[in-house]
Amino acid sequence: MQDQSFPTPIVTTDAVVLTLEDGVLQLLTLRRAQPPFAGVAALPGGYIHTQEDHDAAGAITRILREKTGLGGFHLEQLASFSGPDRDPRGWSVSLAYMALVRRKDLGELAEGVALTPAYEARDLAFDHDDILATALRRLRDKGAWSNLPALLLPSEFTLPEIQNIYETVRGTKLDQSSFRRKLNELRLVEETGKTRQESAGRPAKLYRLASGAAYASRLFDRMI
Amino acid sequence: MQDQSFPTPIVTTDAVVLTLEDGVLQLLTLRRAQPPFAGVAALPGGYIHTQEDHDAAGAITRILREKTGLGGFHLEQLASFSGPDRDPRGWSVSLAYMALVRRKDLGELAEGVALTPAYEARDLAFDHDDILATALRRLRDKGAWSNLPALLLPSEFTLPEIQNIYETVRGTKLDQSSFRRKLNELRLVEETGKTRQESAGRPAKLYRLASGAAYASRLFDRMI
DNA sequence: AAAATAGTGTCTTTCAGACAGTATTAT
DNA sequence: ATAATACTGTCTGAAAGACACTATTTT
Repeated sequence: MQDQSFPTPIVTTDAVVLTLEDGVLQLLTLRRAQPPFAGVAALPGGYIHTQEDHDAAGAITRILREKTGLGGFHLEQLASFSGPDRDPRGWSVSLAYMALVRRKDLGELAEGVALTPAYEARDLAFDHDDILATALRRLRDKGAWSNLPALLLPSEFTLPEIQNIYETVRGTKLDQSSFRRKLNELRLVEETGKTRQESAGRPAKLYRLASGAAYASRLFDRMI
Repeated sequence: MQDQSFPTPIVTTDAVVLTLEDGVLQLLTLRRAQPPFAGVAALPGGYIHTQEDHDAAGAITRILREKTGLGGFHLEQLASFSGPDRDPRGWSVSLAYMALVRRKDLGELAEGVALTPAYEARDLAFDHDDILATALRRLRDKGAWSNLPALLLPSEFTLPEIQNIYETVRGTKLDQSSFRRKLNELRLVEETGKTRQESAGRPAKLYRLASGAAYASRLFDRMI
Protein backbone atom coordinates (compact mmCIF):
# COMPACT_ATOMS: atom_id res chain seq x y z
CA MET A 1 0.00 0.00 0.00
CA GLN A 2 0.90 3.64 -0.03
CA ASP A 3 3.31 3.40 -2.91
CA GLN A 4 3.16 7.15 -3.24
CA SER A 5 6.32 9.14 -3.06
CA PHE A 6 4.71 11.84 -0.96
CA PRO A 7 3.68 11.77 2.70
CA THR A 8 0.08 10.94 3.52
CA PRO A 9 -2.10 13.14 5.67
CA ILE A 10 -2.89 12.30 9.25
CA VAL A 11 -6.49 11.12 9.49
CA THR A 12 -8.57 11.61 12.59
CA THR A 13 -12.24 11.68 13.34
CA ASP A 14 -13.83 14.08 15.81
CA ALA A 15 -17.32 14.53 17.15
CA VAL A 16 -19.36 17.47 18.33
CA VAL A 17 -21.36 15.79 21.09
CA LEU A 18 -24.37 17.83 22.13
CA THR A 19 -26.84 17.24 24.87
CA LEU A 20 -29.47 19.11 26.78
CA GLU A 21 -29.05 19.84 30.47
CA ASP A 22 -31.33 22.11 32.45
CA GLY A 23 -32.78 23.42 29.23
CA VAL A 24 -29.42 24.50 27.90
CA LEU A 25 -27.61 23.02 24.93
CA GLN A 26 -24.34 21.60 26.20
CA LEU A 27 -21.15 20.55 24.43
CA LEU A 28 -19.10 17.63 25.64
CA THR A 29 -15.36 18.32 25.75
CA LEU A 30 -12.32 16.37 26.82
CA ARG A 31 -9.30 17.93 28.43
CA ARG A 32 -6.32 16.75 26.42
CA ALA A 33 -3.78 14.74 28.40
CA GLN A 34 -1.05 14.67 25.76
CA PRO A 35 0.48 17.28 23.46
CA PRO A 36 -0.35 18.89 21.20
CA PHE A 37 -2.68 21.19 23.13
CA ALA A 38 -2.09 19.33 26.40
CA GLY A 39 -4.48 20.62 29.04
CA VAL A 40 -6.77 22.29 26.52
CA ALA A 41 -10.39 21.33 26.02
CA ALA A 42 -11.08 19.56 22.74
CA LEU A 43 -13.75 17.63 20.94
CA PRO A 44 -13.51 13.91 21.55
CA GLY A 45 -11.75 12.25 18.64
CA GLY A 46 -8.90 10.08 17.59
CA TYR A 47 -7.29 7.95 14.96
CA ILE A 48 -9.06 5.46 12.79
CA HIS A 49 -8.03 1.88 13.52
CA THR A 50 -8.05 0.18 10.17
CA GLN A 51 -7.89 -3.18 11.87
CA GLU A 52 -11.17 -2.87 13.70
CA ASP A 53 -13.18 0.06 12.34
CA HIS A 54 -15.69 -0.69 9.64
CA ASP A 55 -15.77 2.91 8.51
CA ALA A 56 -15.27 6.40 9.89
CA ALA A 57 -18.63 6.38 11.64
CA GLY A 58 -17.60 3.14 13.30
CA ALA A 59 -14.34 4.72 14.37
CA ILE A 60 -15.95 7.69 16.06
CA THR A 61 -18.51 5.41 17.69
CA ARG A 62 -15.69 3.32 19.13
CA ILE A 63 -13.80 6.39 20.27
CA LEU A 64 -16.81 7.87 22.02
CA ARG A 65 -17.44 4.60 23.78
CA GLU A 66 -13.82 4.32 24.89
CA LYS A 67 -13.46 7.88 26.07
CA THR A 68 -16.86 8.62 27.52
CA GLY A 69 -18.59 5.27 27.89
CA LEU A 70 -21.29 6.51 25.60
CA GLY A 71 -23.40 4.24 23.45
CA GLY A 72 -26.61 4.70 21.49
CA PHE A 73 -27.09 8.14 20.01
CA HIS A 74 -27.88 9.93 16.81
CA LEU A 75 -24.76 10.30 14.70
CA GLU A 76 -24.52 12.38 11.59
CA GLN A 77 -21.66 13.29 9.32
CA LEU A 78 -20.81 16.96 9.36
CA ALA A 79 -17.94 17.66 6.98
CA SER A 80 -14.23 17.16 6.63
CA PHE A 81 -11.67 19.67 7.79
CA SER A 82 -8.21 19.57 6.31
CA GLY A 83 -4.97 21.46 5.86
CA PRO A 84 -1.36 21.72 6.94
CA ASP A 85 -1.91 23.99 9.92
CA ARG A 86 -4.86 22.67 11.85
CA ASP A 87 -2.71 20.07 13.64
CA PRO A 88 0.89 20.90 14.57
CA ARG A 89 1.87 17.32 13.87
CA GLY A 90 1.40 17.86 10.15
CA TRP A 91 -1.03 17.95 7.26
CA SER A 92 -4.21 16.47 8.61
CA VAL A 93 -7.78 15.58 7.84
CA SER A 94 -10.54 15.42 10.41
CA LEU A 95 -13.74 13.62 9.55
CA ALA A 96 -16.18 15.51 11.73
CA TYR A 97 -19.44 14.15 13.10
CA MET A 98 -22.24 15.51 15.20
CA ALA A 99 -23.72 13.32 17.92
CA LEU A 100 -26.95 14.15 19.72
CA VAL A 101 -27.22 12.36 23.00
CA ARG A 102 -29.59 12.26 25.92
CA ARG A 103 -28.10 13.59 29.09
CA LYS A 104 -29.05 10.48 30.94
CA ASP A 105 -27.07 8.31 28.52
CA LEU A 106 -23.94 10.22 29.43
CA GLY A 107 -24.19 9.14 33.04
CA GLU A 108 -21.47 10.33 35.38
CA LEU A 109 -18.82 12.34 33.58
CA ALA A 110 -15.41 10.72 33.77
CA GLU A 111 -12.27 12.61 34.75
CA GLY A 112 -11.38 15.18 32.12
CA VAL A 113 -14.82 15.10 30.54
CA ALA A 114 -16.90 18.24 30.86
CA LEU A 115 -20.08 19.82 29.62
CA THR A 116 -20.07 23.49 28.70
CA PRO A 117 -22.84 25.58 27.18
CA ALA A 118 -22.46 24.98 23.46
CA TYR A 119 -22.91 28.58 22.41
CA GLU A 120 -20.26 29.79 24.83
CA ALA A 121 -17.54 27.23 24.17
CA ARG A 122 -14.40 28.87 22.83
CA ASP A 123 -10.67 28.33 22.44
CA LEU A 124 -10.94 24.63 21.86
CA ALA A 125 -7.88 22.77 20.62
CA PHE A 126 -7.01 22.54 16.92
CA ASP A 127 -9.72 24.07 14.71
CA HIS A 128 -12.42 22.62 16.89
CA ASP A 129 -14.09 26.00 17.28
CA ASP A 130 -14.79 25.86 13.54
CA ILE A 131 -16.12 22.34 13.74
CA LEU A 132 -18.40 23.31 16.60
CA ALA A 133 -19.70 26.29 14.65
CA THR A 134 -20.50 24.02 11.72
CA ALA A 135 -22.43 21.69 13.98
CA LEU A 136 -24.44 24.46 15.59
CA ARG A 137 -25.32 25.90 12.19
CA ARG A 138 -26.42 22.48 10.99
CA LEU A 139 -28.55 21.91 14.04
CA ARG A 140 -30.15 25.30 13.67
CA ASP A 141 -30.93 24.74 9.99
CA LYS A 142 -32.40 21.34 10.54
CA GLY A 143 -34.28 22.64 13.55
CA ALA A 144 -36.54 24.41 11.16
CA TRP A 145 -38.05 21.29 9.71
CA SER A 146 -36.78 18.01 11.06
CA ASN A 147 -37.13 15.95 14.19
CA LEU A 148 -33.44 16.40 14.98
CA PRO A 149 -33.85 18.64 18.02
CA ALA A 150 -36.18 16.14 19.59
CA LEU A 151 -33.36 13.60 19.68
CA LEU A 152 -31.77 15.68 22.41
CA LEU A 153 -34.65 15.06 24.76
CA PRO A 154 -34.87 12.25 27.26
CA SER A 155 -36.95 9.36 26.00
CA GLU A 156 -39.99 10.71 27.82
CA PHE A 157 -40.72 14.40 27.81
CA THR A 158 -43.49 16.92 28.14
CA LEU A 159 -44.92 19.22 25.51
CA PRO A 160 -43.43 22.33 27.10
CA GLU A 161 -40.07 20.57 27.05
CA ILE A 162 -40.13 19.69 23.39
CA GLN A 163 -41.27 23.17 22.49
CA ASN A 164 -38.43 24.55 24.55
CA ILE A 165 -35.78 22.49 22.79
CA TYR A 166 -37.01 23.69 19.40
CA GLU A 167 -36.92 27.25 20.64
CA THR A 168 -33.44 26.76 22.06
CA VAL A 169 -32.06 25.26 18.88
CA ARG A 170 -33.68 27.84 16.64
CA GLY A 171 -33.13 30.75 18.95
CA THR A 172 -36.69 32.00 18.56
CA LYS A 173 -39.98 31.80 20.39
CA LEU A 174 -42.73 29.65 18.93
CA ASP A 175 -46.47 30.00 19.30
CA GLN A 176 -47.80 27.25 21.51
CA SER A 177 -50.90 26.64 19.49
CA SER A 178 -49.12 26.58 16.14
CA PHE A 179 -46.34 24.39 17.42
CA ARG A 180 -48.70 21.77 18.73
CA ARG A 181 -50.78 21.89 15.60
CA LYS A 182 -47.61 21.03 13.72
CA LEU A 183 -46.65 18.28 16.12
CA ASN A 184 -49.96 16.64 15.44
CA GLU A 185 -49.79 17.01 11.69
CA LEU A 186 -46.34 15.45 11.59
CA ARG A 187 -47.30 12.78 14.09
CA LEU A 188 -43.94 13.41 15.70
CA VAL A 189 -44.86 12.37 19.20
CA GLU A 190 -47.19 9.93 20.92
CA GLU A 191 -48.52 9.79 24.45
CA THR A 192 -47.04 7.38 26.94
CA GLY A 193 -50.09 7.56 29.14
CA LYS A 194 -48.00 8.71 32.06
CA THR A 195 -47.79 12.15 33.61
CA ARG A 196 -45.21 14.06 35.55
CA GLN A 197 -45.69 16.47 38.40
CA GLU A 198 -43.10 19.06 39.35
CA SER A 199 -43.95 22.12 41.42
CA ALA A 200 -47.42 23.57 41.20
CA GLY A 201 -49.76 23.26 38.30
CA ARG A 202 -51.51 20.67 36.29
CA PRO A 203 -49.39 17.54 35.75
CA ALA A 204 -47.72 17.40 32.34
CA LYS A 205 -48.46 14.47 30.08
CA LEU A 206 -45.41 12.51 29.06
CA TYR A 207 -44.74 11.83 25.41
CA ARG A 208 -42.22 9.83 23.44
CA LEU A 209 -40.99 10.25 19.88
CA ALA A 210 -43.31 8.41 17.54
CA SER A 211 -41.84 5.25 16.12
CA GLY A 212 -41.58 6.07 12.44
CA ALA A 213 -41.21 9.74 13.17
CA ALA A 214 -41.43 11.82 10.04
CA TYR A 215 -37.85 12.73 9.36
CA ALA A 216 -37.54 15.78 7.22
CA SER A 217 -39.65 14.83 4.22
CA ARG A 218 -42.79 16.83 3.65
CA LEU A 219 -42.96 20.55 4.27
CA PHE A 220 -41.06 20.41 1.06
CA ASP A 221 -43.52 19.83 -1.67
CA ARG A 222 -43.76 23.41 -2.73
CA MET A 223 -41.28 25.91 -3.84
CA ILE A 224 -38.76 26.82 -6.41
CA MET B 1 4.75 12.20 12.33
CA GLN B 2 2.56 9.17 12.33
CA ASP B 3 3.95 7.66 15.46
CA GLN B 4 0.96 5.37 15.60
CA SER B 5 1.50 1.66 15.70
CA PHE B 6 -1.35 0.99 13.29
CA PRO B 7 -1.55 1.60 9.54
CA THR B 8 -3.13 4.81 8.34
CA PRO B 9 -5.94 4.90 5.81
CA ILE B 10 -5.36 5.84 2.20
CA VAL B 11 -6.76 9.33 1.61
CA THR B 12 -8.07 10.41 -1.75
CA THR B 13 -10.36 13.11 -2.94
CA ASP B 14 -12.92 12.64 -5.71
CA ALA B 15 -15.32 14.92 -7.47
CA VAL B 16 -18.71 14.50 -9.07
CA VAL B 17 -18.38 16.95 -11.94
CA LEU B 18 -21.73 17.86 -13.45
CA THR B 19 -22.52 20.00 -16.42
CA LEU B 20 -25.40 20.69 -18.74
CA GLU B 21 -25.24 19.72 -22.40
CA ASP B 22 -28.19 19.90 -24.76
CA GLY B 23 -30.49 20.31 -21.81
CA VAL B 24 -29.32 17.10 -20.16
CA LEU B 25 -27.40 16.83 -16.90
CA GLN B 26 -24.08 15.20 -17.71
CA LEU B 27 -21.46 13.55 -15.52
CA LEU B 28 -17.77 13.82 -16.30
CA THR B 29 -15.91 10.52 -15.99
CA LEU B 30 -12.36 9.42 -16.58
CA ARG B 31 -11.40 6.03 -17.91
CA ARG B 32 -8.85 4.64 -15.49
CA ALA B 33 -5.47 3.91 -17.03
CA GLN B 34 -4.01 2.02 -14.07
CA PRO B 35 -5.28 -0.70 -11.76
CA PRO B 36 -7.30 -0.99 -9.72
CA PHE B 37 -10.32 -0.81 -12.02
CA ALA B 38 -8.13 -0.24 -15.10
CA GLY B 39 -10.29 0.58 -18.07
CA VAL B 40 -13.34 1.38 -15.95
CA ALA B 41 -14.99 4.79 -15.86
CA ALA B 42 -14.48 6.63 -12.57
CA LEU B 43 -14.94 10.00 -10.99
CA PRO B 44 -11.87 12.19 -11.35
CA GLY B 45 -9.85 12.08 -8.16
CA GLY B 46 -6.50 11.39 -6.65
CA TYR B 47 -4.18 11.68 -3.74
CA ILE B 48 -3.68 14.76 -1.65
CA HIS B 49 -0.22 16.25 -2.06
CA THR B 50 0.65 17.56 1.35
CA GLN B 51 3.51 19.53 -0.12
CA GLU B 52 1.41 21.72 -2.34
CA ASP B 53 -2.26 21.42 -1.40
CA HIS B 54 -3.62 23.96 1.02
CA ASP B 55 -6.56 21.74 1.92
CA ALA B 56 -8.73 19.03 0.42
CA ALA B 57 -10.64 21.50 -1.71
CA GLY B 58 -7.32 22.73 -3.05
CA ALA B 59 -6.31 19.17 -3.81
CA ILE B 60 -9.40 18.38 -5.85
CA THR B 61 -9.09 21.70 -7.64
CA ARG B 62 -5.54 20.85 -8.62
CA ILE B 63 -6.51 17.34 -9.69
CA LEU B 64 -9.34 18.59 -11.86
CA ARG B 65 -7.05 21.08 -13.50
CA GLU B 66 -4.38 18.45 -14.16
CA LYS B 67 -6.72 15.82 -15.49
CA THR B 68 -9.27 17.87 -17.36
CA GLY B 69 -7.80 21.32 -17.75
CA LEU B 70 -10.74 22.70 -15.86
CA GLY B 71 -10.63 25.88 -13.84
CA GLY B 72 -13.27 28.12 -12.32
CA PHE B 73 -16.36 26.34 -11.12
CA HIS B 74 -18.62 25.95 -8.13
CA LEU B 75 -17.16 23.45 -5.69
CA GLU B 76 -18.97 22.07 -2.72
CA GLN B 77 -18.12 19.43 -0.18
CA LEU B 78 -20.36 16.42 -0.31
CA ALA B 79 -19.33 13.91 2.34
CA SER B 80 -16.63 11.44 3.16
CA PHE B 81 -16.77 7.80 2.18
CA SER B 82 -14.64 5.33 4.06
CA GLY B 83 -14.06 1.68 4.80
CA PRO B 84 -11.84 -1.30 4.16
CA ASP B 85 -13.53 -2.53 1.01
CA ARG B 86 -14.19 0.45 -1.20
CA ASP B 87 -10.64 0.43 -2.57
CA PRO B 88 -8.84 -2.90 -3.10
CA ARG B 89 -5.58 -1.27 -2.08
CA GLY B 90 -6.75 -1.06 1.51
CA TRP B 91 -8.70 0.89 4.10
CA SER B 92 -9.45 4.19 2.45
CA VAL B 93 -11.15 7.51 2.84
CA SER B 94 -12.48 9.56 -0.03
CA LEU B 95 -13.28 13.21 0.53
CA ALA B 96 -16.01 13.71 -2.03
CA TYR B 97 -16.88 16.99 -3.70
CA MET B 98 -19.46 18.12 -6.19
CA ALA B 99 -18.39 20.53 -8.93
CA LEU B 100 -20.88 22.34 -11.14
CA VAL B 101 -19.28 23.55 -14.33
CA ARG B 102 -20.36 25.27 -17.47
CA ARG B 103 -20.06 23.09 -20.52
CA LYS B 104 -18.07 25.75 -22.30
CA ASP B 105 -15.45 25.78 -19.54
CA LEU B 106 -14.79 22.11 -20.17
CA GLY B 107 -13.68 22.80 -23.73
CA GLU B 108 -12.56 19.85 -25.79
CA LEU B 109 -12.62 16.63 -23.81
CA ALA B 110 -9.18 15.07 -23.51
CA GLU B 111 -8.49 11.41 -24.23
CA GLY B 112 -10.19 9.19 -21.66
CA VAL B 113 -12.54 11.94 -20.48
CA ALA B 114 -16.22 11.48 -21.24
CA LEU B 115 -19.61 12.94 -20.47
CA THR B 116 -22.50 10.60 -19.78
CA PRO B 117 -26.04 11.44 -18.73
CA ALA B 118 -25.79 11.72 -14.98
CA TYR B 119 -28.93 9.80 -14.19
CA GLU B 120 -27.86 6.88 -16.34
CA ALA B 121 -24.26 6.50 -15.21
CA ARG B 122 -23.67 3.13 -13.59
CA ASP B 123 -20.93 0.66 -12.73
CA LEU B 124 -18.35 3.29 -11.98
CA ALA B 125 -15.14 2.22 -10.27
CA PHE B 126 -14.85 1.91 -6.49
CA ASP B 127 -18.02 3.10 -4.71
CA HIS B 128 -18.36 5.97 -7.11
CA ASP B 129 -21.96 5.03 -7.89
CA ASP B 130 -22.76 5.86 -4.28
CA ILE B 131 -20.90 9.13 -4.42
CA LEU B 132 -22.76 10.08 -7.59
CA ALA B 133 -26.09 9.25 -5.97
CA THR B 134 -25.22 11.47 -3.04
CA ALA B 135 -24.42 14.34 -5.38
CA LEU B 136 -27.62 13.99 -7.36
CA ARG B 137 -29.68 13.89 -4.19
CA ARG B 138 -27.94 17.01 -2.92
CA LEU B 139 -28.48 18.83 -6.17
CA ARG B 140 -32.14 17.86 -6.20
CA ASP B 141 -32.66 19.00 -2.61
CA LYS B 142 -30.95 22.30 -3.11
CA GLY B 143 -32.75 22.72 -6.40
CA ALA B 144 -35.84 23.40 -4.40
CA TRP B 145 -34.59 26.63 -2.93
CA SER B 146 -31.12 27.73 -3.91
CA ASN B 147 -29.40 29.18 -6.92
CA LEU B 148 -27.31 26.05 -7.32
CA PRO B 149 -28.89 24.76 -10.52
CA ALA B 150 -28.29 28.10 -12.17
CA LEU B 151 -24.56 27.59 -11.79
CA LEU B 152 -24.79 24.91 -14.45
CA LEU B 153 -25.87 27.42 -17.05
CA PRO B 154 -23.57 29.30 -19.37
CA SER B 155 -22.85 32.80 -18.16
CA GLU B 156 -25.60 34.17 -20.36
CA PHE B 157 -28.86 32.33 -20.66
CA THR B 158 -32.51 32.80 -21.47
CA LEU B 159 -35.50 32.51 -19.17
CA PRO B 160 -36.71 29.29 -20.79
CA GLU B 161 -33.23 27.87 -20.28
CA ILE B 162 -33.04 28.63 -16.59
CA GLN B 163 -36.53 27.30 -16.05
CA ASN B 164 -35.52 24.15 -17.89
CA ILE B 165 -32.48 23.54 -15.71
CA TYR B 166 -34.57 23.84 -12.57
CA GLU B 167 -37.07 21.42 -14.04
CA THR B 168 -34.29 19.03 -15.02
CA VAL B 169 -32.66 19.08 -11.62
CA ARG B 170 -35.94 18.75 -9.75
CA GLY B 171 -37.50 16.33 -12.17
CA THR B 172 -40.78 18.24 -12.27
CA LYS B 173 -42.50 20.79 -14.45
CA LEU B 174 -42.80 24.33 -13.13
CA ASP B 175 -45.42 26.91 -13.92
CA GLN B 176 -43.90 29.65 -16.06
CA SER B 177 -45.69 32.46 -14.34
CA SER B 178 -44.91 31.27 -10.84
CA PHE B 179 -41.30 30.54 -11.68
CA ARG B 180 -40.67 34.00 -13.04
CA ARG B 181 -42.48 35.62 -10.15
CA LYS B 182 -40.02 33.84 -7.88
CA LEU B 183 -37.01 34.79 -9.98
CA ASN B 184 -37.98 38.39 -9.56
CA GLU B 185 -38.62 38.17 -5.84
CA LEU B 186 -35.23 36.57 -5.27
CA ARG B 187 -33.49 38.93 -7.66
CA LEU B 188 -31.65 35.90 -8.93
CA VAL B 189 -31.00 37.16 -12.46
CA GLU B 190 -30.44 40.42 -14.22
CA GLU B 191 -30.75 41.39 -17.87
CA THR B 192 -27.66 41.70 -19.99
CA GLY B 193 -29.48 43.84 -22.54
CA LYS B 194 -28.67 41.38 -25.28
CA THR B 195 -30.99 38.95 -27.02
CA ARG B 196 -30.56 35.68 -28.80
CA GLN B 197 -32.37 34.38 -31.85
CA GLU B 198 -32.59 30.69 -32.69
CA SER B 199 -35.20 29.28 -35.03
CA ALA B 200 -38.55 30.99 -35.27
CA GLY B 201 -40.14 33.10 -32.60
CA ARG B 202 -39.51 36.20 -30.64
CA PRO B 203 -35.86 36.63 -29.66
CA ALA B 204 -35.08 35.57 -26.11
CA LYS B 205 -33.59 38.10 -23.76
CA LEU B 206 -30.28 37.08 -22.30
CA TYR B 207 -29.76 37.15 -18.54
CA ARG B 208 -26.88 36.61 -16.19
CA LEU B 209 -26.84 35.54 -12.56
CA ALA B 210 -27.23 38.59 -10.36
CA SER B 211 -24.05 39.59 -8.61
CA GLY B 212 -24.97 39.06 -4.97
CA ALA B 213 -27.41 36.34 -5.92
CA ALA B 214 -29.56 35.37 -3.00
CA TYR B 215 -28.06 32.08 -1.97
CA ALA B 216 -30.45 29.98 0.01
CA SER B 217 -31.43 32.37 2.75
CA ARG B 218 -35.00 33.55 2.80
CA LEU B 219 -37.86 31.26 1.85
CA PHE B 220 -37.05 30.15 5.30
CA ASP B 221 -38.65 32.54 7.67
CA ARG B 222 -41.60 30.39 8.47
CA MET B 223 -41.95 26.95 9.77
CA ILE B 224 -41.38 24.75 12.69
C1' DA C 1 -56.13 31.48 44.60
C1' DA C 2 -52.24 30.76 41.77
C1' DA C 3 -49.63 28.00 38.72
C1' DA C 4 -48.71 25.07 35.08
C1' DT C 5 -50.30 22.64 31.79
C1' DA C 6 -53.80 20.97 28.01
C1' DG C 7 -56.75 22.04 24.46
C1' DT C 8 -59.90 24.70 20.97
C1' DG C 9 -60.96 27.94 17.76
C1' DT C 10 -60.54 31.73 14.57
C1' DC C 11 -58.54 35.31 11.81
C1' DT C 12 -54.81 37.06 8.95
C1' DT C 13 -51.07 36.82 5.89
C1' DT C 14 -48.11 34.68 2.84
C1' DC C 15 -47.22 32.24 -1.10
C1' DA C 16 -47.00 28.32 -4.23
C1' DG C 17 -49.68 26.54 -7.82
C1' DA C 18 -52.82 26.75 -11.52
C1' DC C 19 -54.83 29.00 -15.08
C1' DA C 20 -55.92 32.37 -18.64
C1' DG C 21 -54.87 35.20 -21.13
C1' DT C 22 -52.35 39.40 -24.06
C1' DA C 23 -48.22 41.38 -26.33
C1' DT C 24 -44.08 41.25 -28.95
C1' DT C 25 -41.04 39.92 -32.59
C1' DA C 26 -39.08 36.82 -35.13
C1' DT C 27 -39.34 33.07 -39.44
C1' DA D 1 -49.70 32.29 -40.16
C1' DT D 2 -46.97 30.17 -36.86
C1' DA D 3 -43.66 29.96 -33.35
C1' DA D 4 -41.25 31.29 -29.46
C1' DT D 5 -40.82 34.18 -26.17
C1' DA D 6 -42.23 38.04 -22.80
C1' DC D 7 -45.45 39.78 -19.66
C1' DT D 8 -49.68 40.62 -16.66
C1' DG D 9 -53.10 39.29 -13.99
C1' DT D 10 -56.44 36.64 -10.94
C1' DC D 11 -58.07 32.89 -8.07
C1' DT D 12 -57.47 29.11 -4.91
C1' DG D 13 -55.86 26.43 -1.24
C1' DA D 14 -52.50 25.31 2.13
C1' DA D 15 -50.13 26.48 5.93
C1' DA D 16 -47.66 29.54 9.21
C1' DG D 17 -48.27 32.94 12.56
C1' DA D 18 -50.77 35.45 15.94
C1' DC D 19 -54.14 35.80 19.25
C1' DA D 20 -57.68 34.75 22.51
C1' DC D 21 -59.67 32.08 24.89
C1' DT D 22 -61.44 27.84 28.07
C1' DA D 23 -60.53 23.63 30.77
C1' DT D 24 -58.04 20.73 33.87
C1' DT D 25 -55.47 19.52 37.83
C1' DT D 26 -52.26 20.30 40.87
C1' DT D 27 -49.83 23.07 45.19
